[in-house]
Amino acid sequence: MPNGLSIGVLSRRTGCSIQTIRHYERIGVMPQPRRTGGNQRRYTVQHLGRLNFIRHARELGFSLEQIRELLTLADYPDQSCAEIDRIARTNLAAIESRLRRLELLRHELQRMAGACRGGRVADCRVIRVLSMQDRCHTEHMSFPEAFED
Amino acid sequence: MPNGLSIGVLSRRTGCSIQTIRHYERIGVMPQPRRTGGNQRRYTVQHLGRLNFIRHARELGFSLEQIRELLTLADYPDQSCAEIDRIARTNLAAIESRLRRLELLRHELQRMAGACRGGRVADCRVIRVLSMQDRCHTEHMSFPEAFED
DNA sequence: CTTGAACCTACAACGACTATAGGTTTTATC
DNA sequence: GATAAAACCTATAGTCGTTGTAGGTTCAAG
Repeated sequence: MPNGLSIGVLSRRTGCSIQTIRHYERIGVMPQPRRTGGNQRRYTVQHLGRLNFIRHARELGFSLEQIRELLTLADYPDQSCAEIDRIARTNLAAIESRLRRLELLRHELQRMAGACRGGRVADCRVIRVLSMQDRCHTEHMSFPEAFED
Repeated sequence: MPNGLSIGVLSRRTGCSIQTIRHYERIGVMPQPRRTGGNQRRYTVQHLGRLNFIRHARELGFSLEQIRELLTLADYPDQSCAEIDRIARTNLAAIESRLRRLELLRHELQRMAGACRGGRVADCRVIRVLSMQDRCHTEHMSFPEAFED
């Protein structure tokens, strides 16, 4: 490709949808590529690398705001990477908290799903569990930010 | 409360924010309560029960659309609860898939965060991992719907 | 009867996309 | 070189489940 990569090729190479790529450009995490005479985007391998970075970071649970930070930090290779480490650790902590919560949810759902065996709705354990008025059976996992992500 | 529960009381009793309660009413998962002469909402214990049901279901990972289904089904107590069981099982499967993915993410992040120890950005393991051009290190967990939730 | 907390509506914003409408450009084939 | 289809363009709205704001009204205590 002597003229650069089209947005469709970039999409296929990275697994990001075309809309998402344009979205990243609009919000400024992807730099604007050059354009053909007919206004179509043509990317370089640098763009490909950047988009892969963003995609990996997204898959690892980083927010676009954090990715913006990481990209800024990555542009100054002689600085200390303590800040980068901090961002990574913040994510790790968030993911560990999500994991713990999901394990509790799984436990509840396993109990629920296992107990409902073709009876009538009136006897349905799923409905009963969900109908509990108090907050105690989920108290041990009553996290105001449940599923905030 | 002979006159019923105010929205603030309902909020404190369920852990749902006031805006969220009004939101649920707007989208039709919570029934409209009666109003005082001055147009303020006054709830009954039935409302409290319903909101607790919704809150529990949300915490267990059900979407509001699924909750709408569950509430409809729960209104017909003589039906078979097979459908309810199906919804619960669908959720369990989704949560188990999320759990597996998160465990892989944690592993990557642990490796990343553990390897970055106050060096320079140029040597930072976090940046290096995220900069990888190929897709192989996340291939084993390349789920198009990662973090769709 | 006054004060202040709690309430009301309507609407905009969030994050990270996804989808649509309606038009233009590129590329492959004849 | 003409044509057709695939790929591209912009702009805007919608998704989900909230959260936040502005600007006003009502309730309950002292």
